Amino acid sequence: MTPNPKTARVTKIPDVVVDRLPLYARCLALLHSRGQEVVSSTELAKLSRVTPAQIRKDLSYFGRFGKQGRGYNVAKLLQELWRILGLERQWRMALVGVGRIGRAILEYGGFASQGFHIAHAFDVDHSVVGQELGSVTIRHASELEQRLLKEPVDIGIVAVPALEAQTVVDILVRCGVKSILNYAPMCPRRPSDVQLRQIDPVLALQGMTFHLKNKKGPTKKH
Amino acid sequence: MTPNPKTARVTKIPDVVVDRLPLYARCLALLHSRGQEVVSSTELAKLSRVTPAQIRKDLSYFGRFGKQGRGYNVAKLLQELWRILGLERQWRMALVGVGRIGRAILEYGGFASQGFHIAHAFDVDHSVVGQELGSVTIRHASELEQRLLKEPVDIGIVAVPALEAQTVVDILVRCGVKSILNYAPMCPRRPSDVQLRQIDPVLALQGMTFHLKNKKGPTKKH
DNA sequence: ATCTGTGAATTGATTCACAGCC
DNA sequence: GGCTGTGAATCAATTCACAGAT
Repeated sequence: MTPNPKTARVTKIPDVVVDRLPLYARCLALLHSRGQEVVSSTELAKLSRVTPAQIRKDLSYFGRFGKQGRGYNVAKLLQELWRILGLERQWRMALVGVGRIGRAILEYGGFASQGFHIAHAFDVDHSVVGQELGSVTIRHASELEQRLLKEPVDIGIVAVPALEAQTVVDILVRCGVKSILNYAPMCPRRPSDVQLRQIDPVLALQGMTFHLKNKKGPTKKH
Repeated sequence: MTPNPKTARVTKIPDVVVDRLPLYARCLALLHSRGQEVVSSTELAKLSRVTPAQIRKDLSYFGRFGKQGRGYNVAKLLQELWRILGLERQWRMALVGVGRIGRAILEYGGFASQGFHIAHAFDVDHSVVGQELGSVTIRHASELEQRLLKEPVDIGIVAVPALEAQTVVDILVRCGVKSILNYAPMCPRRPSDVQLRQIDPVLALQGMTFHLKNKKGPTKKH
């Protein structure tokens, strides 16, 4: 747990920095698709809504990618970020829960196109088991553990009701999954070496109403 | 912009504090449904995965809700949080984009049950316009502005492709919408008084692969 | 004995500001 | 003249630690 100087090259990169890199990568991809070759931190700041100084400092954790007086080469920086984030390879995922959300995920092309491949899908509902959706055949949830041990994945997607989510997370963890994307409206227990990201639109809405509630709301008389 | 002592009762509550309140509320609701009457910051901490000191400090921005030596009355604190967050009333929302994600949102009961009512839904695709889904009839996107001016909403949900999202946000802003939940994978420009929350699973995944990439991944041979 | 509420201390993140390079 | 990379300075968030209440 103590930082090993042999391994820890740059002391330890704050999570909040890592979490901004994908955003930069997305902005760079946009610029790249437009054929732009060079970008300054100021310009990237306008696109990403992060300050120029923040961008430069974030990048400086990983190396020196820019040219003074000029800026960053778009293609080069994009590739570096992909390398840093581990986006050059494909990642295998298992989806658990094929209800409304799970189905939207399976049919959504946006994961696969970014290198996130859904390798398995599971549900408890026998009426959907056997169906082929997106790239996979839905299997019964009872096969989850066995199947993942034989054909492991890197990432688990949890899209089951809140009450079942903890059970699912426990199984995923037992199968060696180290990253979980959770759509269930609850915060599951897990070992500290397991990454977890929450997709929780209701919490997001509830955070916004606080700011809304004292305004002379747009809800005029109808 | 300078804090007006008449208005600003407590100087200004950090966003990061406000954003934790919904989580506390959810945990309290769970305890309440189990019939628990009193909870300590330590116990709430275990449920919410926030430290006890943090919880106490967060709550102290808004008042003194606990009893020393005893803890917090679950029902009372829950009600206070609802009041603070503005969750005692219903909120009206408009959904723009009824593709895969939009459809999942419309059919999802989780918004309505928390007081977030979808009052309108819009899409450009004539083949879905006129369909009745969830609680509403889908209308053509060209009617968006006119309709929102007549029957305003508090919150806009953007579930259109990235390229159209900015246009939609601009319209919503013109119609007086002050809070936007954005599912499009891009960060739209908007005035600073407009709240925006991003639902972006791909960014979440990309943030996790950074931590994954150096592990001897669970993806064993073949 | 237990647990809140809160200033003070600490830790962490962001911004500043400028030397150095193109 | 313009822009990066970065230590130093500032600002913000979290944790500590304890007085005071039950």
